[in-house]
Amino acid sequence: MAALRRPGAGHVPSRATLVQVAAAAGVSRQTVSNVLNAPERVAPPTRDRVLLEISRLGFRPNTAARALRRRRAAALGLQVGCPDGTSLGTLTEPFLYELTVAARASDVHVVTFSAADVDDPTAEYEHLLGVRAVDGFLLTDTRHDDPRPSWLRSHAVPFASFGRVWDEPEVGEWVDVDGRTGVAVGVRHLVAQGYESIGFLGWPAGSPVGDDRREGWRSTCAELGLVTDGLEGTTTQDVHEAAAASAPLLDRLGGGGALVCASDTLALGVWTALRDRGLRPGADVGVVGFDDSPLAAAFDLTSLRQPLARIATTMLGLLTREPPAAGRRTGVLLEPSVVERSSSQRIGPPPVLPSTPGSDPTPSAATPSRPSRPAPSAATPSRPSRPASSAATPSRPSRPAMPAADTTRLT
Amino acid sequence: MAALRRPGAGHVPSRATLVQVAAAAGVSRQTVSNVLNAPERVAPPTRDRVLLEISRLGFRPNTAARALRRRRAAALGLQVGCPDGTSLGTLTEPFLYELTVAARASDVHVVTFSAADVDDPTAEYEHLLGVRAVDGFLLTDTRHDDPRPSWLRSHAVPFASFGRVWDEPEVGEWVDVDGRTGVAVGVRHLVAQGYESIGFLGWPAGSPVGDDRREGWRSTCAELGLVTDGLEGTTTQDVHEAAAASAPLLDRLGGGGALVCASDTLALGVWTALRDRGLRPGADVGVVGFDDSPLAAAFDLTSLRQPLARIATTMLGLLTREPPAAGRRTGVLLEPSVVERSSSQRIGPPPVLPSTPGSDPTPSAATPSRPSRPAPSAATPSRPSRPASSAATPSRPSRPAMPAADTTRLT
DNA sequence: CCTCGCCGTTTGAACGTTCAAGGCCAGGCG
DNA sequence: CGCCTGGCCTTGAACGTTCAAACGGCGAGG
Repeated sequence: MAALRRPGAGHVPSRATLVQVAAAAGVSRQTVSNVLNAPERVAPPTRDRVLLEISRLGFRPNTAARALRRRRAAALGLQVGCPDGTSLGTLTEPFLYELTVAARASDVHVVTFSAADVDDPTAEYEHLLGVRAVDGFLLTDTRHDDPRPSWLRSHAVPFASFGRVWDEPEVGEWVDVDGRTGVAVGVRHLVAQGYESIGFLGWPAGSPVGDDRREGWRSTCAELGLVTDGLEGTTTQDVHEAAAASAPLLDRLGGGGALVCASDTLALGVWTALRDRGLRPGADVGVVGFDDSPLAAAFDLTSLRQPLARIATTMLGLLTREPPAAGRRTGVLLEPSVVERSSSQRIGPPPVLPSTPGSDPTPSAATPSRPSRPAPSAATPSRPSRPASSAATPSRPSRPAMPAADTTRLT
Repeated sequence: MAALRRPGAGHVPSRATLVQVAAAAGVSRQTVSNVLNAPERVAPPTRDRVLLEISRLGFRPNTAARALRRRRAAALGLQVGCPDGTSLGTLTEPFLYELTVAARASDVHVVTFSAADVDDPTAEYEHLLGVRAVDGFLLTDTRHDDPRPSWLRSHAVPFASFGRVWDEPEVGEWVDVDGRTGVAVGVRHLVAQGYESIGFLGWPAGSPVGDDRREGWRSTCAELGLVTDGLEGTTTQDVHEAAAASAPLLDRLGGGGALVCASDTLALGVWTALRDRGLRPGADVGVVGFDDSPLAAAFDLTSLRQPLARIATTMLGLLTREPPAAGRRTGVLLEPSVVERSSSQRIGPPPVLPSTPGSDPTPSAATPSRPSRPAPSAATPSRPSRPASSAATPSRPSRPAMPAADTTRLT
């Protein structure tokens, strides 16, 4: 294996070391170190002198030296999966972005890796720990009987999970979205928009995520006095299957009805089914997806947004703070919010209901799109399938990229 | 900023250091080091003895110590972008996977990061280099007037780019797909399937990627004696816009025609336009996309697959081998291959043409799905919107997840 | 017989930082 | 006056590896 080329010498910052800064400032190594790591221990005049030299010399602490001495890599591992084709409405890309932002704030690096050996899902975890390349892990896609959480726990390795650790949900450090509340929000949103009956398209019973979301629909309908009988459909995470499964529901709902779906992929299936019938999503039948994946935006589907930025910062918080002494903390549940798009806009004035606080007066489709991060202009766009020069690609007019408050429209 | 928690002591491997292994094997430090880094220098009996102790003690070289002494982090930076909603048919997720696989083989880690400051796109690059956390970078989404390649070059920082370095394509280390050849392959595929006239839906002139792909269509049609007049459409990277832009093309093509698109997103636009007209993609009008993104698989769209695995390994090869002494090498162009799905299957026996080598006898849709990596069973699936328990989610019957040779069906 | 060169191995030092301990000085208190 | 305390700073050592140079032994060549 050829050695990785080294960067050319001298051009990049960090030519100076602690010792050189110390000499320039007329203090010892350790004082410079303290200025960076424990400034309160250094007298202000000294501190200022050192800081001046640090910036003058362009000093940057060496990651490797620091990791060696501190016995801490300041890095977290994140497994990226082999995309198996079902990764359509997936959030991994935006979530990864939020993780890097949160990691930066915690002075931690994110190291991505993939499973080297299919039969031994923890092998690569062990490898990264063995060579001390990471201090812990960020988990996603936790499943029932997932071997990773128990393996990590038994080896006393810190981790935080996006998604409940299903086998022991009461223990461990996880963050997840409240699917039940999320769907409840979606149902109330649709009712507020004037849809008369609300159905649900989800996955077969038995999956904790799916059952949770379905329950949100059922209980909210019960609270609002809406019928649920015959308005529930079940399908797999596939656009075509979802379209087929939605047919009987659409027959029963008729115009003025709406469907909440367990995912954006399913909602897209409903969308295609509606188009095949010559019906307009929104105007004729309401559709609400779940996740607010890029898919939802592309098809103008109202969706329940996962608060990815908060999820990411919470996960890093779990890893950077000392764990509670005894009685380990349980996981954290965050609430999704509705992202309104045209698929939940009935034409004509919707009846004013108490559930929606002062809504946006934009006529056809109001889109509170991602409010959190810096402007998208410097973003890394889709790469190959994108005209390089048309930087100012005019967005579809119906989706003005306007900011909006990240309000969770709850109940 | 709270310190990152350290993993619990003693449970994870790598309890042993070089010195301990050396003592156990009765040799010196350096000999153990040589066994790992220059085995040919060590006498076979000694080598075996050392290797035995290494495995017996579970020794793993410490990444930080190695990086400090070697003055090389053995890590590469990869920027992940702020998803701006247009990242629909994007390849970043599968590409990232392939990168991690290739990086593992090169004993390099991939560190992901995002732009901290919108106005200074190279700031985070400088930071990572300054603290010596990476040795170089993997670039994607290179644009015209991209400040990164020139900045990196001027600082003598190694990098490899997925996508041409447009400002100086003759210089530098990039890997890209040959859009022109790719589209040519797509056109020939459609002709072989029996479609009589072939149109093209692309982006406005001026983008190098788009112009390249359009030229592939135009030149191939010329070679095959097909008309192109009036069969070319132009639109932005948006499903709805693409659907609208395809309308006049579909009018002119009629049944038995086909469209090659500059991206899967555009192909999806055509797909929706066809459905709105009550036409069947494939049976009535052929559609071929570009990229073979998850989108294409989900909608059963034939697409031109980017050879992501080869792209990734090539990029790492560019970074791990010593650069050529003088007259720097130019970039590397790789050829896409057709992934056949139902959107290019005419009903009825297609005329047997010489261009398609022995094709798959599967009736409705043959999908040589990702052949490269380990089976998808251990993959990290879509996370939130996926029933956790239905691990064996039955794939749509028309897309059996069967392996197939990665044959590039060229010409 | 001595020297040279080579092979396999060892030794000293260094990479750049932080831990742990210690030193110095001023001020407060007995 | 002497002792103790606390604030500020320095010193020695260590983290675990690899570089660079030196070492001893052995066979070949002069």
